[in-house]
Amino acid sequence: MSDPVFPKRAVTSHDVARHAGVSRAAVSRTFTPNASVSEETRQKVIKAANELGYRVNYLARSLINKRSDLVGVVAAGLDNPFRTMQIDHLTRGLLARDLRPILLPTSRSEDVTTFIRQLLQYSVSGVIVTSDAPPTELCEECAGNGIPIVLINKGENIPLVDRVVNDDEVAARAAADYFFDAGCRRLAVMASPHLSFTGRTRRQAFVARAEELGVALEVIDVPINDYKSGFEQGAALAESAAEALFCVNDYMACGVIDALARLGRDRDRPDLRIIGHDDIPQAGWDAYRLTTFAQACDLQTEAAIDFLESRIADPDLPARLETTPVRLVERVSAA
Amino acid sequence: MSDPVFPKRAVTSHDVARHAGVSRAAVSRTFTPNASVSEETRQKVIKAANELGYRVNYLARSLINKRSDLVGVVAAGLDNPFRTMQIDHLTRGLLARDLRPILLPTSRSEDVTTFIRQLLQYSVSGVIVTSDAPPTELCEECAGNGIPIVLINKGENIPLVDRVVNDDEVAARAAADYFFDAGCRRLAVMASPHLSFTGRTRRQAFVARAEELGVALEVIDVPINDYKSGFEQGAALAESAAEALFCVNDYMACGVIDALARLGRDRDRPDLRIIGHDDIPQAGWDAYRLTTFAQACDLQTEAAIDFLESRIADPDLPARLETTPVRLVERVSAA
DNA sequence: AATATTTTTGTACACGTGTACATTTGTCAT
DNA sequence: ATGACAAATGTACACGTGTACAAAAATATT
Repeated sequence: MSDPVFPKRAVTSHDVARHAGVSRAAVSRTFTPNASVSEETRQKVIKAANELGYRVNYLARSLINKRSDLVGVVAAGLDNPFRTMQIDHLTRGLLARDLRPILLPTSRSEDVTTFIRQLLQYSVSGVIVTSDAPPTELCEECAGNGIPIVLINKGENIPLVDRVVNDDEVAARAAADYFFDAGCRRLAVMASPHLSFTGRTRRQAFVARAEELGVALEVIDVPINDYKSGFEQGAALAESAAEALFCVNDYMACGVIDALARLGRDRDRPDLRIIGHDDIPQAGWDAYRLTTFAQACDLQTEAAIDFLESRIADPDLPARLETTPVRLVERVSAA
Repeated sequence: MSDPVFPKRAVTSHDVARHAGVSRAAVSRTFTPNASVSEETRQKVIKAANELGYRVNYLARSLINKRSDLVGVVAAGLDNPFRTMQIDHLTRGLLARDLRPILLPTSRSEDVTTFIRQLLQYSVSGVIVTSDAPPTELCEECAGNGIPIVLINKGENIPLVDRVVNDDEVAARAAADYFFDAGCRRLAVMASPHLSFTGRTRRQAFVARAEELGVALEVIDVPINDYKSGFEQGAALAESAAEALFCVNDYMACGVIDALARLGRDRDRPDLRIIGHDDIPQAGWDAYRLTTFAQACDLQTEAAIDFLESRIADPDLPARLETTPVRLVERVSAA
């Protein structure tokens, strides 16, 4: 009660200006890249700023610049470990470029619309979507407000919207070829016919390649490409004549492997060859040792952010598409 | 080129006011809870707002209110699946209360300081930390700026900083008792002596309880509580005389189980009883079927956000501590 | 030395909003 | 009808910053 509690007012550029004996504009210019300040005053300002503990108020700055350095990251459920890898890469990449990720996990599809609308109110510098693609109309709304959207691993081709997609076709065809070269003539593929764009693409490409190769093919539908589905359908698969299985993601493949092991199959010497996709951490765990295709998360992130930044500079750019390569990681599940 | 491109200026409250034939203040009041507007004008404003596609500019609002509804979520590496669960709960919980999470994954410890400093510049409504606890001095800096900090599963007791911690002691002691009741008299515990506060707490509590019970105890140090460490140390453990092992987290326990399986142990009928902690999704996967303690992520989230909101209302509240209960999930690894 | 040119500085306005204050309108008891 | 009071509205300022413009200072050119 003895010490007078000053109102905890944040220190502003005005305070710094007065303390340094310069105009407020000089302070602003000191903290604005490419602004015209003499080295002398810059030093005076920096000194004063440090003494007072001044830091630029991003909100006020953003209000002027019409853009905060916030970037919305809209992602579907984090239960699939691959999503986690993606988000880890994305957020780190954004932060490395002085952008701050607002994470928006979505369950229902309508969430996406609601969330993106809210992001607009923050004048976000961009939005990266890895869950259900937002409706076209919404993308146009963003474009209208000059806010770049990048879709990762989505199908829709929308005028002002850039996309980064994994090379699913190459992966799926390579999987079929891998099995064929190993002598397999009865293949199987497991995937949900709905949902995930990448899942459908991989499935279709695998089916197409199998037909080209003229081999027998069994298509196993699942409601969702997750562990549970893999585990449930994996058991049924034991009675099948298939010699090799392509799972459209590792998450599901782990379920299949567990189901087969439960039926007495040897994890070390699989009699059903399995290839997955994504190279999630668990694929490398000893219980699975899953042969799989790794996505180039780092390249995807880089491309996505490049798209954002270039479109900030020129919002009317035509829609661009970057396809990132896959890399086969051979372990024992397909040997 | 024919259609005149208007400057893409966002529609402001001023536009709405003019279009509705009211003052700008009326518009502001319409979108501000608990403000005094007649139902008649409110309807007029809402109608005009919809027609023009008006949305409140959060940045400008935050500039006045001195707080955005952004909340920093500082988290360590996402490789441990439990972290993912936490973040999933936290972000969803925040969004449900109309707060937006800025996700800040940290590797090095100095990151934490840098990131939180940057958050201050956004006038965040609060910060939730689940990685390395930020230095005391930094917390005071936040408190000085009136920004609440909540630490989840951290040890430090800092004046104006609230904490939510899992009941690690109860869990660890229960694990020891569980083994004892099953007839085990030679126990082991695996944990990093440094790093994670929760890991150290669980380790210490388990050691203490084992001594109380008067049983033999082997303490296995690892550099990090991760899968790799578990896998490496798990092999050495096969030669030990221990009948039961408490791993301070599931992530590491999965590694141990895989190591033992690699040595020929049966996953279905383990000769070494194992209990983990966290109940990550993989603990339920058929390869592991790990008996473990589930943390109450939902309660932790709820408590953390409650702490934030109450401290926003009164920043000078004394530091509070909420301990959340654990729940034993019995599977086969400890049978 | 005088002039032209560049660089630096300060002033003043703008960004879009919330709200204190004074004013007007409406309500109700007298 | 009048006054007392509550509710609604409008005006004007504040939040903290970037930058156009003009003025001043420094530098280069003749």
